[in-house]
Formats: sequence, C-alpha cells, structure tokens
Amino acid sequence: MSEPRYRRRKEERPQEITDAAFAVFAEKGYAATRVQEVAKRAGVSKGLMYLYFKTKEELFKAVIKSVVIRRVDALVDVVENTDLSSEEFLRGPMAEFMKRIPGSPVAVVIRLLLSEGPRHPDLVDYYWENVVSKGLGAISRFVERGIERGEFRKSAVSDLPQILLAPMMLSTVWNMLFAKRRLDSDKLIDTHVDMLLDYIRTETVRP
Amino acid sequence: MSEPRYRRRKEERPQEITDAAFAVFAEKGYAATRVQEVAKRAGVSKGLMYLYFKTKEELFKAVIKSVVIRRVDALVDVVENTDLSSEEFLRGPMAEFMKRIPGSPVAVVIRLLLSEGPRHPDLVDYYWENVVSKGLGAISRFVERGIERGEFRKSAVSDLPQILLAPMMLSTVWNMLFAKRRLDSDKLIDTHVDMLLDYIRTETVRP
Amino acid sequence: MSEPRYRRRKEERPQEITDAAFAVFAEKGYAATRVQEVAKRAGVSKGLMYLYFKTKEELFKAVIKSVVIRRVDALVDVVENTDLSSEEFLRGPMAEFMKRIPGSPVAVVIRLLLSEGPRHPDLVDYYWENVVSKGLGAISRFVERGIERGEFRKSAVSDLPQILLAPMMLSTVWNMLFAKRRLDSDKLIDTHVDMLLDYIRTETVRP
Amino acid sequence: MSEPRYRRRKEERPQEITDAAFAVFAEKGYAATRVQEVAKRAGVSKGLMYLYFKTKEELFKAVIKSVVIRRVDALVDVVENTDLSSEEFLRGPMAEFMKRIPGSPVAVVIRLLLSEGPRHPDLVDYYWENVVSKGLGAISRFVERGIERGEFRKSAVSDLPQILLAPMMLSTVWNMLFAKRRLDSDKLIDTHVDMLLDYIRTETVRP
DNA sequence: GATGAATGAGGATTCATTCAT
DNA sequence: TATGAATGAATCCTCATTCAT
Repeated sequence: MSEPRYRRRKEERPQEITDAAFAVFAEKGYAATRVQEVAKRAGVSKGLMYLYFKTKEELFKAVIKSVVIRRVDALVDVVENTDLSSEEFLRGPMAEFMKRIPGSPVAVVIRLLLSEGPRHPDLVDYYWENVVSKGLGAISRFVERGIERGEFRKSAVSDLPQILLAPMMLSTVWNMLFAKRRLDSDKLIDTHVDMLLDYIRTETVRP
Repeated sequence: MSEPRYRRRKEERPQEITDAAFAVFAEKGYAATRVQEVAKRAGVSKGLMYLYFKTKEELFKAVIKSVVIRRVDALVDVVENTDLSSEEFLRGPMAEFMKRIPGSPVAVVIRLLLSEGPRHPDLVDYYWENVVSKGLGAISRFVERGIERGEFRKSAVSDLPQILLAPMMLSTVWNMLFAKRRLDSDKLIDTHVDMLLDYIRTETVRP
Repeated sequence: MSEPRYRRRKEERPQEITDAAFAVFAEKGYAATRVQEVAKRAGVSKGLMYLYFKTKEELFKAVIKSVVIRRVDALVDVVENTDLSSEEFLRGPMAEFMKRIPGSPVAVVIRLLLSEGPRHPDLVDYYWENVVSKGLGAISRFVERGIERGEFRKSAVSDLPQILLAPMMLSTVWNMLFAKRRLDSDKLIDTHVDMLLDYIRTETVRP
Repeated sequence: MSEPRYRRRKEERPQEITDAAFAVFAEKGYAATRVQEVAKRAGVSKGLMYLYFKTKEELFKAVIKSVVIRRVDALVDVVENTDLSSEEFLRGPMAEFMKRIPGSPVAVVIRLLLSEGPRHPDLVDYYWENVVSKGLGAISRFVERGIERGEFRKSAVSDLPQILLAPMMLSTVWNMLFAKRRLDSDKLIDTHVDMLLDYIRTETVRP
C-alpha cells in the first residue's frame, strides 16, 4: 500500500540535488552553472529544486557545506587518537591525507571559494571555522605534542602549521590549472615531509 | 568654454581600459563583471570598449596578458645573472620575489585563471609558457648550478622545482580567501627556505 | 480572485506567435520588427518567444513556412482533378486563384523574401520547392493536357508557364507599392486570360 | 598652384557616395547596410559622408532618386518621337526596353522600395510621379495612337497599360528571387508581345 | 507535492551619429 | 575641410524565479 521507494527518494532529495549541483559547479563554476542543468542531472524538475533551495545562492551554500560536513573531523580524530610516533604519523596518515586532497572535492571547494568567496563571506567563515581552523589546530597540537615528547625541537613551525600544508596547496592549485602537465604530487609531499622532519626532528639522522 | 565631452586618446586607451578591467575583474571575477562597469572606471563609454576589444572575453584575455607581460623575465634574468652564492640568492632575491607574489597582480591572475581557466585553455597555455614554465626552468637551472658548484647535494628537489614555490602558493591562496586572518607570509617563506637549505646544502650547518 | 497572470497554452502558442509575427513582419519588414513587439501582439512575454523559437531568424523562417504550408496544394489539387474544359478552368478557378493572391499572405511572403531572401537562401529554396515549382508544374501539365485534348495549340507557352502568372505578379507588386493608386487587378487578370486564350486556343473565335 | 584634381573630386563626391551606397544597398538591403561600409567603398571617411547627407535615410533617398533621375524619360522620349509602325515599335524598342529592366538598377530600386517603401511614402510618391506614371502615360498614349492610326482595335488594354509590363515585372521579381533558376526573360517578353499584338491588332494575321 | 510554461530584469553588443582634432 | 575616436540609445537574448495546472 505504502510507497516506500517514493518516500525514501523524498528524504534523499536534498542530498541528490546537492550532489548533482556539486558536479555541475565543479565543471562550470558558479556563474556558468544553469539551475536547469542541475535539475536535469538530479533527475528533478526545476520547480522542485526551488522547494528545497530558495535561490541558486542558497543551493551553492548548501553544496559547499555538504562537502565540508562530510570531511570535517576526518583527520582531526586521527591526530588526536593515534598511537604512532610523530614521525610515523607524519609519514603515514598525515601524508596520505595530504595526497588525497588535490583530487578530492575539497579542491573543488577551494576553487569555488576562490571565485565566489568575495561575495559570500559567510561561506568563507563557515569554511574557516569548520575546516581550516580545526585542521590547523590539530596540526599545531600535533607539533606541540611532538615537542613535549622530545621528538621535535622547538621551531618556527609551531606558529606556522600552514607550512606543513604548503605542498598540498600547490599541488591542488597545480592540478586545477595544469591538469595536463603532470606533477608528481605524491613525491612532492613525501619530499616535503622528509625536509620538514629533518628540520624539526631532535635526533639528527643525516650522517 | 564648457569642458569638451571627451578627449581623443587613441594611444592610451587600451592600457587605460585593461587597467580598469583588471581592477574590476580582481574585485568581482570575470562573470560578475559588467562591461559597463569597466567602461565607467576607465572613464570611457561602453561603446568605446568594443572599439578596442571585440568582446568581453577578448578584453579578459588582454587583461591577463597585460599583467603577465609586465612580469615575465623579472625573476628569470636575476637567476641567470646573479653572482651571489646559491644560499645568498635563495635567502635574498628569491625570497624577496616569493614574498611579493601574494599581494601582486599575479595573485589576481591565478584566481581568475582558476575560475575561468577551464573555458580558456589557450590562456592557461599562454600563462604556462610565459610564466610558469620559464620560472620553473630558471629554478631548475639554479638548483643544477648549485649542485655543479658543490653547494647543493643531489636530491628530489632537482626534479621538483615546485617545492620551492609551495609556501608562496599557499600564501597566495590564503590571502585571497582569508585576508582577514593574517598569515605571516614572510616568516612562512623564510622558514621554508631555511628548511630547504638544510635539506639540500652539502655542508651540514646544524651541530 | 484576481486574474491569473498568465495561461499555460503550450499547444496554441507557436501558432499564436507566428500569427502575430506575420502581422508585424508584414507591416514593418524583418529588420524593423522588434521581437518585443511581436511578443506584445501575441500577448506573450519576450522570454516565451525564445522558448518556442531559438532566434529571431528562426521565428522568421517559421512564419514564412507557416504561411506557405497553409496554401500549398490549394491550386495544384484543383488543376489535377477538375472536369471543366481547359478554357472554363482558366476563366474560372485559375483566374479566381490569381485574383486572390495580391491581397493574400503570399504577397507578404514575396515581399519578405525579396528583402531577406539573399540572406536566407534556404528559405528561398523552400519556397521554390513547395510553392513555385509545384505551381508551375501544375500549370505546365494543364497546358499539356489542353494540347492533348485538342483544346490548345502548341506554342511557347508550354515552356513558359510563368507567362500565365505575369499579371498576378504585377498586381501583387503594384498593391504593395502603390496601394493608394488603385489598379483593377481583376480586369487585368481577366484581360490577360482572354489574350492568352486567343493565343493558344485551337478554334479561332474572333470572326 | 590650384589643385584641380582635389576640386574636381569635391564636386563629384555626392555622386561617388550615392554610387557606392547604391552598390551596398543593392547587396544587403537598407537595414543591413552599414554607413561605415558605404564610406569605405566610396573611399571617404564616415564623417565626411555626414557632410553631404545628414542621415542614413537621407542618403537612401538620394540613392533612389539618383537612379531614377538617370532613367526617367529614356523610354518616354522614344515613344513620342518614333516613326516606326506601332507593331514595329512594340517588337523593337519597347521590347528591348522591357528586356533590360530586370537586370538594371531599376530592379534594385523596386526591391528597395518594396522593403522600405512603407516607411518612406514620399519616396514611393517620387518614384510614382517620375517613373511609373510617366511610363504608363506614354504607353497609354502609344496605344491610343495605334487605335487612331487604325493599327490597333479598341480593347481593355487602353485602360490597362500595365498589362504590357506584366512579364517585365515577373521577370524582374523572378531574377531577384530565383537568380539560380534561369528564366528565359527575352522569350517571355517576346511571347507576351506576340500575344498582345494578336489581341489588339486590327488585321488578323493567323489564318 | 511536481512540473515546466511563463515572466521580465539584466547584460552583451551594434551602429547611426557627433565632435575634438 | 576631413578624419575617425567617442558616444549611448536601442536591440537581441539569457536565465533565475514564479506560478497555473
């Protein structure tokens, strides 16, 4: 009697729409994206979209947030709860994480925020609070812990957690701009981690 | 003796227009920029714009190129002709250069290319050939020269000149997104140069 | 209780729009017609026009075709299926047909094709194939049949079906140019038919 | 000292401009003609054109009139002063005249008047008075004279001088529309003259 | 709830005309 | 005079949003 499939779709609609929207925004950017096109990809009528999202801008915000929400705390949790040594953590989970970013939805979000950010300061704030500040906080704590444990020495890195992320950022931008000129993103990040460890490790490894 | 309605200034117009266009594009991005608005800022009528640039797109390309043209070879020349030691050069002119980028028109170009690039592959190619490939080439040669001179050891950096630019890139993106959350860009770059030198220098300095 | 802002009438719209467009094109010609004005006359918004016709040109073509389609085969059928004698047919249905043209939409189409034809060769071809060539073919067959039946003699008219239509054409152009200087179109055509019959009939009527 | 070539050009300018304008109008029609393009073809600057013709419309009128002025009275004179028999005149000079029209500037004028006429009633009046009414008047007088001389019988043709011009008109329109589908214009006119003579001649020629 | 027909403000572009040089 | 740089009204077309069905 009941129509569970229909009911189910109804609940999943917003997600389906933001997914479709994400895909189109990623491809064309905000301005060049037609609401119509998003509706089509979501398999939904234009009118229905406006039932869930009052304007194109609101849809845009929902898209950004939906991507962010799914990622937040992914890394943070691991940082706090790992029992690896600092070096092992950096070379392992941390490097893995950084290598994944350039090809991930986060890259798309960065691009979208770069172009639309100025007109959506609230979105930027949202991104800052939920992603960047949390992430940087975790890195800072990680470095402090390394120092406390005697694994790391004191250095400017303590105040500049961003330095860890620099190659990830470069790789992300590179991929978006010069996709056809390959950059060995993994090697870049590994080398940077090597370099960083040489720099902040207490025991000197090089002979 | 009323003011003349306009001045004839054929020579200066293109520059005046691209300058105004750069400002507006920087502020609003390509899509959100109205040709009308550019005209207004250039102190020129809408119609005149089309006398110098056939379409909005052509204007966009001209703007990008005008920025690029003015910068090209700035760094490259110095790299080739300096008589500083490799370390001095890195800490001096090279660091200076990298510190200037985030606040320069180049940052704007990067943002514009990130959002409009996919629809203007020729522009991206242009940027690649005139800026990125030249710059990376110069860095590569600089590293090789350091090795030949016995100042640097062989390392992954030889194949990854990008690693040198990573903090500059991060700083650039950071500034565009989080202008209000200050990042000590200079310290970031200096620290990175320290780290890099530690990594590739032949004589170990740390005790 | 207020009037609805608009009605949904997908089926009727194209016809309504081409009808309105025909009227405006007839009055002002293609170039001087504003899409806006057509919309207004059709009681429709500007935007809706573009839902049914992608460009002003496409609308133009649709208008021409809609007029043509409604007329095609009107005469042709009668020619093929009449059981009147050739003379009766010429003086009756054929003369009737020719007298109607100058005041009909076909006259407007001719005017539009004359001014816009060079830029729409496909339209001219369409008009040729669907109207002119069919019509001339029918006239040719009619003359041949008259000869076979012994009603008409062989003459240059067999190869020049256009000669029959000459006064119709003159009348059409006259009306469009000199509407205010009356031309007795009917008498012109009747006289021409008289003349033609005298010329091609086998039995000499005049004493 | 003096600059005769310069002076001479100055006097010929209006003619040169209307000639160039005629060519462009003939090719593109009034609306699609750019003043710029006319200036270019006349080898003159845009600004100078406006010294001779205050607006594009005025230029248009001048063009029409310049064509008309050169033709007026061409035929008329001959009609009045010939010493040929009526039949000889019809088969000779008159037929020649009609055969020339379809390929002459007059054809262009007709096309232009058809499309722009409604917005230039004064031009149409001008054309009427200087060309059509004179021409028709001459034909009428010619027919009357034939009757007086006993060469022609009384007929409807007396009141319908247009009937003589019908094939010329058809040929003219045909050429403008269907240039690529050849019509034997000369044969059409000759046949029509045959037909007409058979119709209005007093002595019956056919056996 | 769904749909997509209908709306109309907004933006790029053209081109007749003006006017500083 | 003669030029063509400069103007801006006018026009086509797009697309986010609404709303009758």
